[in-house]
Amino acid sequence: MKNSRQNTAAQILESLTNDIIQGEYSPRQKLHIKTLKERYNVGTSPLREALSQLIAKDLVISENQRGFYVSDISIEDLTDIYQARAKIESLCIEMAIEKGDDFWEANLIAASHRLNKYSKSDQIEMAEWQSRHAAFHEALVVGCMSPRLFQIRDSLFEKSTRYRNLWLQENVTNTAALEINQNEHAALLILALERDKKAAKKLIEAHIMTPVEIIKKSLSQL
Amino acid sequence: MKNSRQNTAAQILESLTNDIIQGEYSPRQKLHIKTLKERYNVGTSPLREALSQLIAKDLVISENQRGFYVSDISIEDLTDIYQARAKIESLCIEMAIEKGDDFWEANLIAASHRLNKYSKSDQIEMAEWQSRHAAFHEALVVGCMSPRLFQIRDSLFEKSTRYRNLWLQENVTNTAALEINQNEHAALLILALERDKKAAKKLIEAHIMTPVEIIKKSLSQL
DNA sequence: CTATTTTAAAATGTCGACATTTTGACATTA
DNA sequence: TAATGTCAAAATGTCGACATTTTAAAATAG
Repeated sequence: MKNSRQNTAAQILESLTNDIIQGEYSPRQKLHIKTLKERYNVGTSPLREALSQLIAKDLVISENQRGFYVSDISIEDLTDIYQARAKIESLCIEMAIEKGDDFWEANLIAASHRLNKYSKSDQIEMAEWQSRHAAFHEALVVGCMSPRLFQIRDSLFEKSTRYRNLWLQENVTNTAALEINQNEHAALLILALERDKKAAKKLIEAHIMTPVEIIKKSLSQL
Repeated sequence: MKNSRQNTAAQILESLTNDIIQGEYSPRQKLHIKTLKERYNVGTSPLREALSQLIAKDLVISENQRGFYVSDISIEDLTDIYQARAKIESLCIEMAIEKGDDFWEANLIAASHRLNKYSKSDQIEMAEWQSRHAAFHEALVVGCMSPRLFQIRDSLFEKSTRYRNLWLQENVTNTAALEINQNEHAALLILALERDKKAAKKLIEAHIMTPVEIIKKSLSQL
């Protein structure tokens, strides 16, 4: 049992990606080849291949002959990423409202229901809630039918998650905020079904930008 | 003189990227490690690192233990890429019109003038024209001030260039088409200066989508 | 003659070694 | 004391060798 259908490079890529996004490594931290080799129990080649892909994903930077570093963070970058995310999501929803059919509507209603029910349940596990939350937003945009836009959306989401995780450590479930959040989701559903592009766009952009100010404050204290 | 300030992997990445975009390798073509090593005169590691980055850029795909292949093309992908490009460019211009200042306007006018003059000159070199053309469109979007959106824009442009090059081989300078093109550029400039977001968005989307139908035909003949 | 199995050749992915470059401590000099 | 120069230790980037897997051709069986 040497390879579980995935090569070493791909495994390391997954681990490293997670570890960076989860904040296991700090921004600007040096990634020593030797240390990583020991930590993940791999040789040079697959490790460097994984790092190469992380460079392309902007999670790692490298200076020639001076090694690899975790990408730096900044308030400007945080703002830019969330702003771009908001605009892309808005764009996807606009196109989805134009193109979405009955099945899109049905799936959207179903996803909304699953999120709704869970949000009102007694004991909320964060992982499950996030899963249903993500599923709702995906059901919303999936109607736009553009693989490339989804890819862009995912990659921006990944980047924003890194910032969010730096903040989440001190952010426990805030029921008041969750309530507002939930109302916005309900409103989004209605606007989508009413095919009100303009209002839906405005709302989703605000919805995504909500955490920015809070993360900003949290970040400027580092 | 071993390294001209760039490591081997980065050099190969550049060469390979160009060769794929320029159509040196065909879609779906297998990239044999051994052949590439000989062709670019490099060892295994830097080559695989370059290939890893190309995977992240969607120009290459790999199947575990079965090697690397140039990404496939398809009419659906062509349409999706251009559609996404049109929407992103439109988004950037919208934001630029909202945020652009006097300097943005001035640079835009200058870039327009450079393109205009060259388009009317007697002898047109394609490389120079493309450079000025790209500069004009960049001057237009640069006002949106979002590094991430630029990055997305560039990456989509790179992908679309690959499709365009597959078509360009049989496409010589068509003066009639160039004239229409030039009129659209003039109109774009005016709409931008008048801050007419709606009209500018509509026009740029059509402008970008123009070549799609032609490339489609050319592609379906393969 | 077709389908399956065997087997050899080719290709991939991983490793450890090595040459080159960078780093940082120590010594030298003004 | 600050600035510069020297040198050893550490780290990076590259290479070629090797083990494993895939491929495809030949051999065997039905």
